[in-house]
Amino acid sequence: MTLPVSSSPVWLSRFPALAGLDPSITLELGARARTVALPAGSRIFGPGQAPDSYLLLTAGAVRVQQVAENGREIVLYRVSAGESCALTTACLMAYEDYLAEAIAETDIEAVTIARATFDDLIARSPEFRRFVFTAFSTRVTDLCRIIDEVAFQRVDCRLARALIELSHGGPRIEATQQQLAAELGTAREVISRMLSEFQRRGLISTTRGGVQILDRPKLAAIAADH
Amino acid sequence: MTLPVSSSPVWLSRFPALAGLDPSITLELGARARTVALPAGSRIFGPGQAPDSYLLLTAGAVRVQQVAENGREIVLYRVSAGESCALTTACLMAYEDYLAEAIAETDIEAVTIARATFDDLIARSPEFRRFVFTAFSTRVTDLCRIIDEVAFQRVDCRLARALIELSHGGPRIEATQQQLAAELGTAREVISRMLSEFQRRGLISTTRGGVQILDRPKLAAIAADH
DNA sequence: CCTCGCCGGTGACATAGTCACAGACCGGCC
DNA sequence: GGCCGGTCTGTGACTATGTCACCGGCGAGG
Repeated sequence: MTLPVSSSPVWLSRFPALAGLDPSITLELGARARTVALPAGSRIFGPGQAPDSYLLLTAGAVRVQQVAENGREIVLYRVSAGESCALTTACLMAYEDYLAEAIAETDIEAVTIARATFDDLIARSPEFRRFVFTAFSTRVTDLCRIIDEVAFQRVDCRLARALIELSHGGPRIEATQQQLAAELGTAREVISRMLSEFQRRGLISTTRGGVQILDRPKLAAIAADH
Repeated sequence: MTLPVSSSPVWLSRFPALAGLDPSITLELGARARTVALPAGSRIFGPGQAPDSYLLLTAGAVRVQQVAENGREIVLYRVSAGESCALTTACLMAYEDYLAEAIAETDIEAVTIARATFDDLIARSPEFRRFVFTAFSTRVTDLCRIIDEVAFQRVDCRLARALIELSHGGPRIEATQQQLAAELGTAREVISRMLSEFQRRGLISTTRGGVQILDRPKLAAIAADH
């Protein structure tokens, strides 16, 4: 009672979008892919640290952010288990001086696919192509949304949205004001004042290193305000 | 004395990056590609106007910009002859509600490649893959630079940079203050005041619908100031 | 218990965006 | 020429956001 030698690698089940792959492709993936594990806080890539392979995240979450010369930061998007770093990978492969960096927000596990294998999969598998291009356009859409927010939207709305987003449905956010500022690409002092104002209105309460949501509906109303 | 039937299409010479294509690929391109011409000002695609094919620009220039709900605009990047709209095309194919739009800045000529042909070319030609992925990463890098500028840089530096960029080396820019504001994603009044200040310092002179550069070195210094 | 860093609060000021409005300029038209 | 409507530009007053300087509180590790 043995499993067939050519069974799909276990990690492939984490990627529903890759479910329809041809057996010969899954075989190649099983043979060529390597799994890696990194602890929370690891810098996966960034300026001066270009990746040499394509990454598929099987567990954990990665934050991709941009750092300005003056030290201010802004979060571009997050990669969760079942998604790929397609965008950043491609850009970093092409441009050494790219400003973005990817940080593991939790302990993570990922599958790496060498550049040549990636190219071969793109050539051979329509499903893999679709997966990669979909990942690309999702990320690009995210970037365009960031541009819209930074250029045209009020910081209080964006903060309310970020609080709701980061709370994951729970009542509490674990993040310093500095981290919230980096989330929005603004300054810590601005966050400090806005959290005070939200608190004065009874929407939240603040503690060192955290925010408690008290009135989610009103906060959501501000978030939706534009 | 006849040319071979399978000769490369003439337009292909506009794309140096596609010079090394396999003859069977250039043959397919010649057979499947269709050329289109559009006058300056045409909207090539945008919200509610999704493209159904991949575009290669053979002549002219296209501006890709994003429009906010409140009517403010920001230019994301420009596509010149010899480049492709890869990014916007991909995103628009995937997302109907995408906010960006592409406008012909001059009369343009382009080659269109149907989605199925595009997919086939990606599968068959390593050079075509490289071309497409390079175009993607160039655009993504552009978007990230926009985010950096909007979130972290002073408007006067950005305006100085835009003036130098839009002057194409000449002394004069033909653009209303409204257009300059759209270039940077800011408000017209801001541009008005900054141009006044530049003028007061003798860097430029302004006329209705245009700006004359008087002291390019000093303007460049402001542009580089960060 | 003390010190060093990080964290958060705040006043004063600089920069940028919004709103309302007015005058200048331009082309078409009589 | 002179009128007219639309566009372009300038500006004052105000709001929103970012910067700088500084302070006190907190907490981990000597």
